[in-house]
Amino acid sequence: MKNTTINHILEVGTQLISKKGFHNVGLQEVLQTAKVPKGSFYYYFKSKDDFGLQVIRYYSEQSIKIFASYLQNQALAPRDRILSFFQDRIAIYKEQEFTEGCLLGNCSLEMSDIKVAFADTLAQELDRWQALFEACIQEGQDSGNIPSKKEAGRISALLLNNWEGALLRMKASKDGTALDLFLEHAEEQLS
Amino acid sequence: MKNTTINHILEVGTQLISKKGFHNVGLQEVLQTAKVPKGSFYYYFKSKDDFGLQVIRYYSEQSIKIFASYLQNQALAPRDRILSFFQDRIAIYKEQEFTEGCLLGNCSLEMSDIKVAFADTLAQELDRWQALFEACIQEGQDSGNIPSKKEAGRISALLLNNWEGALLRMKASKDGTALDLFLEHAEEQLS
DNA sequence: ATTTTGTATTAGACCGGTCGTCTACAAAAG
DNA sequence: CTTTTGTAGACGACCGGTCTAATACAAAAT
Repeated sequence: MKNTTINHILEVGTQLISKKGFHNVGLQEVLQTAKVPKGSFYYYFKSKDDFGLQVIRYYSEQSIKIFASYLQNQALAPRDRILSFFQDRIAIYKEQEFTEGCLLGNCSLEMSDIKVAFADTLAQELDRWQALFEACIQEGQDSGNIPSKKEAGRISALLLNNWEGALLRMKASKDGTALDLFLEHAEEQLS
Repeated sequence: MKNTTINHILEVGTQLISKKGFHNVGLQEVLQTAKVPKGSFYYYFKSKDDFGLQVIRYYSEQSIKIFASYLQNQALAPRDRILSFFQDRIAIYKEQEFTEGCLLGNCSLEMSDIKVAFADTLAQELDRWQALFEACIQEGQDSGNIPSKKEAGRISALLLNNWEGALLRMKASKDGTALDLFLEHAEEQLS
């Protein structure tokens, strides 16, 4: 049962940290929304940092499943897989009134300079994300579906970084213009 | 003397919050590095939030001076003003080993969902930044120095958002590839 | 059926730090 | 001399992450 409890705590932690950030969420809040007694925390995790790192990996893993469901969907052309992914994300952000954004992005700015372990895992997970996009772009270039001659690795890095930038601007301005602009620009980059 | 003390506190606050984030910096740390007693702090600021908002405005103001020194420099063509600005920023980030990034970007992700007052001022200051770039781009388009037919407002938004995204990736990966990629891409956007 | 053993789980205390208030005092201005 | 402006830091109430000692409980042994 230990593992299911851990996963439940991680799920709750993901939600809370997405909304409020790592430093702004206390163990108390995590544990009582997860309905786990306070004393148990250090039975499941060796520290709050350990917990945070596991939340990051957990969130990344969940996200990768979503990415794959789009980017490896053989029913669509590679270019459309990517664009429909972003279109759907944008719709979600509009529904939730431009909150949360990306936990990896949020933690990248909040934690990378403070704890190397965070920078390391964040960089690693972002690289995994980028690789998924890169493979899809490469596939599109090979088949002629994506005409751009720029290296797939660079296009994928630009897409990911620009997307994080758009989410940042979205969170501050609480509107969708940055997202719409990103999408329009992404369409050009994949042409 | 009121103004010099306030500015000193804001300067120290800017430094600390740039490096560690808002929630990860306590009043105690601010006060003892600024060598100002607590009693003075609450004489000048009505709360930590008030302090944070003023730090954001202070940082933005300082940044705008730097922007203007590049973007309104009549000795260079508009396109070169923009590119040299980013080139110089990149050099600085490489020197300081890819830390800190942009206080406005950092606070945008950390604070926007938690306190509306932060989202408001952050959005406002980011808009001011964008307007400076927009004016320079417009000037370049009018003179033919920047051939792109895309609206200056959109180009400037893309540049700013993509720049913040590049800084985010830089902080996590602790290397300059995201910055170099951004610059290369910016050169294309201004062609 | 009862006791023993060993592990899974939790209660609760700990200490340090959080922000903010308040009172006393010094310095400067009028 | 009085009032304003700013300094000084103790204090309170609370919350942070952490840890140890105690419990709950299941399986094994008697």
